[in-house]
Amino acid sequence: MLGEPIKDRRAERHEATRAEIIDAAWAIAREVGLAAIALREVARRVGMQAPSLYSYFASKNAMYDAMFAQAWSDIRDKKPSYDSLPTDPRAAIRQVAHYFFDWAVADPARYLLTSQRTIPGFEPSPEAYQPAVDVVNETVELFAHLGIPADALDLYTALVAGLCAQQVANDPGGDRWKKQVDPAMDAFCDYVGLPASKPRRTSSRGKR
Amino acid sequence: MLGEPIKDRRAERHEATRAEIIDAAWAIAREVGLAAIALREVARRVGMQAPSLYSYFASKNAMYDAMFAQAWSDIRDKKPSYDSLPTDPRAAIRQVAHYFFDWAVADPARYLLTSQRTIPGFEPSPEAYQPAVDVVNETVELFAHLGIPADALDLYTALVAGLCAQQVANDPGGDRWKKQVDPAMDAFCDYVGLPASKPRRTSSRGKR
DNA sequence: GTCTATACACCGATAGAC
DNA sequence: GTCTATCGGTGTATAGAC
Repeated sequence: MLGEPIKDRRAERHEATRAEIIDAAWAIAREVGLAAIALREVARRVGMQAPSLYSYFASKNAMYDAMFAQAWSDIRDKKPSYDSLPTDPRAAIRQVAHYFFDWAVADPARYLLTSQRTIPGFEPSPEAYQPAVDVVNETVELFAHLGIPADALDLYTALVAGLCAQQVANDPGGDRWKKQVDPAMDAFCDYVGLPASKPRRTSSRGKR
Repeated sequence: MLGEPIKDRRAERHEATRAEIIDAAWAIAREVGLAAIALREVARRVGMQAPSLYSYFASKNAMYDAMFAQAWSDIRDKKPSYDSLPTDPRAAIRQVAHYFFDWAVADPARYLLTSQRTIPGFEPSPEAYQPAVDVVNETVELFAHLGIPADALDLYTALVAGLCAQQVANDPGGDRWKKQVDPAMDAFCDYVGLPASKPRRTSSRGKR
């Protein structure tokens, strides 16, 4: 008996092609908009005919689903860990907020897919949604570390989401709402009762 | 000389038909999603053939443009005026925020069109954008009345936008972020230095 | 001016040959 | 797994009836 091969080369190849397709789809989304992705163009860029894509994705929405999962996995795996953050809670929350903000604003199409329900008929599957849940759960853990009440989570996500939404929609390419990230986080920290940073002149900035 | 008729019945009729078309388009958007509006279906509902719509709108995006303008005009004309608001600034800002929030959440398709850049290739024209500018300007005036610094506007809009975005995207039909409207406004008022409401126990909640 | 009829190029998706 | 052929749909242009 030979047993099963350790590596399934066929499956590996399949997965690699899926990734290649997704990359092409993202590139198109950045150029013409998330909702304007044409499967024929995706296929063309990876050297296929359009129907061949259906060997890799059951539908266009299934492709969006994979893109959704990939984007959230990306931010989950790349975002700063608690260990790498400043010890001052206010500085830490600022840094995390800036990380999310910059990530979202850097790719408006990705922001629309991950954070808005903009594609008619597309709803992320539970599996695709899991990385997003992970991100939320890890944010809850971070709050615990920083001494922020867990029930302040929804207010925090609304704050970050709103800054990103306004920047992308009303000042694309600018920094009008990026400048509001620090004030927003300061207001948030005040509200949840975080002690003020040590008065080091650089920690709390500006107003009060 | 007879002069010109006081009313141009033809133009009136034209305008009425345009409004009828827009209403049909909104109805479809609510049923199937903003980006899934099909001109043939719009035409069917108003008793036309699809190409006839081009007598009223130069393109589908021109229809979106008119819808954009109509939605912002609607909120501009319906939102509570300063005179009708509670005299307590904190209660007033809460009420205004709730008004916007409820308006946005009541119609997610409308929210997407007015507050997100979600339709590829659609950018509101300056004329269509004007009512949105009006709303912002009137909010600035309100801030002046309430004693809120004008440069807090961007933080305020981000706050409201974020609450709406999270509610629509992550808890449609629920009230998870509606419950955060009051906390968010309290945090905002604290941050901009608004004096606390009179400790009347009822002053910040209820109709003052 | 308003509308119909027709046509075109494109879309997502499917069937079936190889 | 990939192809060709094709289906019913889309936005939109245009010619012409009334």
